[in-house]
Amino acid sequence: MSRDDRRTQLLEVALELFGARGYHATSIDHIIQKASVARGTFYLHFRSKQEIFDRLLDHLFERVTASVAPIRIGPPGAMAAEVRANIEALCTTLQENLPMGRVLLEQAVGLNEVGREQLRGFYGRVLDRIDLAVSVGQQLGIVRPGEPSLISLCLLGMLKEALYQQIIGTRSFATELVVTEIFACIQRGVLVQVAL
Amino acid sequence: MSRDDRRTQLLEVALELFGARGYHATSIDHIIQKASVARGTFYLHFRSKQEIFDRLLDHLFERVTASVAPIRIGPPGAMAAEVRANIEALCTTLQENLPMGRVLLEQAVGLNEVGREQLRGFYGRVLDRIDLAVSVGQQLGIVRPGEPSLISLCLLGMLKEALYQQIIGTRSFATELVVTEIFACIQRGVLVQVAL
Amino acid sequence: MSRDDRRTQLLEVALELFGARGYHATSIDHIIQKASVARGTFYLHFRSKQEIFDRLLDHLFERVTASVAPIRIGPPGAMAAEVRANIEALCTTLQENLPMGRVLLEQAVGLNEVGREQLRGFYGRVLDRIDLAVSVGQQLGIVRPGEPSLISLCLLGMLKEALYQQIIGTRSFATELVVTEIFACIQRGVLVQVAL
Amino acid sequence: MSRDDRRTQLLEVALELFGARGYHATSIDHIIQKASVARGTFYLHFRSKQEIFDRLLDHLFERVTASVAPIRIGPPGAMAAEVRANIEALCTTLQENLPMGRVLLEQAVGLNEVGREQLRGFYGRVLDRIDLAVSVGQQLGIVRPGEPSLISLCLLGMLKEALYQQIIGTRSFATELVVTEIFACIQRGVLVQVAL
DNA sequence: AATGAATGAGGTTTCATTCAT
DNA sequence: TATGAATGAAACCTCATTCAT
Repeated sequence: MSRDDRRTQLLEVALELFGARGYHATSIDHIIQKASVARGTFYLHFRSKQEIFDRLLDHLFERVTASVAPIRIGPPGAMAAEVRANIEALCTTLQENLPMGRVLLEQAVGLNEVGREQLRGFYGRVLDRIDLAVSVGQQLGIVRPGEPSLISLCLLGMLKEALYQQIIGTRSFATELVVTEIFACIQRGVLVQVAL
Repeated sequence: MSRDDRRTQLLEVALELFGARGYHATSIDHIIQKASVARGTFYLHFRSKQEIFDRLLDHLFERVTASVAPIRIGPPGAMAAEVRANIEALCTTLQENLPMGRVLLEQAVGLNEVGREQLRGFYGRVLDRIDLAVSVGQQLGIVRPGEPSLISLCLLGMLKEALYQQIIGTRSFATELVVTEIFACIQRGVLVQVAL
Repeated sequence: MSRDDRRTQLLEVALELFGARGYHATSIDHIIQKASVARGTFYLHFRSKQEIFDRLLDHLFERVTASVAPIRIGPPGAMAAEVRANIEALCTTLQENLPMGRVLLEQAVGLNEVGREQLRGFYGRVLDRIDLAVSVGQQLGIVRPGEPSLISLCLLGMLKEALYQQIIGTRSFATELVVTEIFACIQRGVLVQVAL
Repeated sequence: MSRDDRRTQLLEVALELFGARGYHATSIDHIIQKASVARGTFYLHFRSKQEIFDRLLDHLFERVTASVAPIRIGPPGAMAAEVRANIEALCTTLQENLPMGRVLLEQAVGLNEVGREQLRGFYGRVLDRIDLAVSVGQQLGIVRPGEPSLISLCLLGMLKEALYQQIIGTRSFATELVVTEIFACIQRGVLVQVAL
């Protein structure tokens, strides 16, 4: 087995285990047994348990990032459709790969040693990207006025929460419905438009 | 020291430590040293590390729950104001007590053994409550139509994300501003109201 | 068993094992098995294997230092006798406690991580002390002229080598004879006094 | 690269590493990386880590042995000069090749598994040789009476200690001075010649 | 109600050596 | 002659929990 194949195999095994049992409850022993390799082989590819988790996050971040496309400037309707498409892509990606969702939305949170910096960095970049989209949207008159960073936060929050609750099993809905409702919140908010 | 005082002291110490270092990185040793108590004493009050974390979550959940008031039926403007007041209360509560925020929004996530059931239960109740408010709001014509559970999710998500990002330090804003923007998202969403 | 007793017991066991098998060939496992304690108990008293070795050296250094008495100023004959007494004391101490000799003269040498600094410090102090004695001796006209540090080195060297060779078993002599010969070298050197 | 060249290269690399880091702290990995050789290649030339150290000691022993010349019988002054020349040669050899000094005087000591037998053998041979010289010297009336083995020990001890302390850095002197003082100790001992 | 010495399962990591290519 | 992925025994250390005092 080539070096790269083995490394990939270990990452896959780790994803499944971290997703199913969590970071701390997964031991190197679990990983190597599931991968049917010797203890030393693991350390041939990763310096530590922390490192394989790090590299796994890198990998998952890339996949998530790749699943969304930048919004291209065009008529408002088309742009809204692209936003909606991105939401749908994210939901689909994470729901089709449950371990990935669990690791990103559950396991990577609350890890002081490993994930904190990574997550901060990841969300920092994600938010920057949404920020930019929001700002541009405001200039184009598509997005309502307001502090772009906080609007981004709200967008991200709705999405993450919907996915998270599905993952931990509190609520469960068809992806189509989830996307529709999130998009409705984005378009119209929650309250009926009355004069307050 | 009375039994209750000691117990309370241990819970306080645990809150600080779990908030600062996280669940796994906090050991019984840390707790008893910070509380200046012998090892055995800890186990007179809590059966295990898991249990003190459980009891701590119970406690924090109560405090959070207590900080929000049920929306009373009345004129739309008044109800919206009450919603806003609740959002503000939550933001203030969690930001004034950082360890509490960290434990609830960061440390309690990702704990398969301990927290998952608890969290599921907590969010289940929270969402039920919001659900109900949303449904009632829809009947009163205050909340726009749509699946109440998913609307609740979006509301919860915006709030949690705003608090979470503040806690992990990605973004930082004045509470007032955060509340205003979240409320704006609730009222009007993100996009400008144009015919799509 | 009291804390101190246990600690002392562990140090004694460690001395025997380090003396018999050497530092690297002795594992924590050996120590705890010989002491009939659990793994955790060891770490209750010493942070690491390195530390118990460190503390052991401290201890042995003290015992060695205690076995020699400072030379008191007096008539040359009396002072020479005191020198001889010190040599005898050292030989006796180390030969009666073979593990101690082995640890100090064999195991502590060649340990980069642990013993290097300790040994340097120990021999530094020993040499300083001999240096002083030599210098004073020179002023009193008892010791022949010459660089005191190097004379000290020669004295120390003769002693250490004699003990070391006995320990590794190359040569074996009665203590009395060893002391006599070393003292003879100190008094008269090796060559017959002829004009060169 | 020819078999012999590779072998020599590995021995050279090993000398540097063992000298700098010590036997245990040097891993096969260090050696092969420094030699830019694959893991398997190492084992084509040496059966084990122990063996390369063994062969290295053989090699160094030879070089040290080669640096001293047997004392030829002649007038006392000439013989003393030859003794002095040997001391100087040894000091020079070991000080010009620090790794060699470290391995022989530091790393080879305290190794139960590998070096003890080797060292015992080496010092046995060295002492036998000095023994002989001392005995002959006594018959010729050049060396003072006394147990030859112990006199040899003292001679060896002075020399080793002087070199060892230089190596571990406790003391540092010019070679010339070291040789002079050691020789002075050999000629006249340490104490002034008074009737005791 | 309090103490703190003792436990030992469980985890991570290292590294000399092998062997198929 | 050379390679380097794979091995796995063996070492170190941690920490939640127990229990006699």
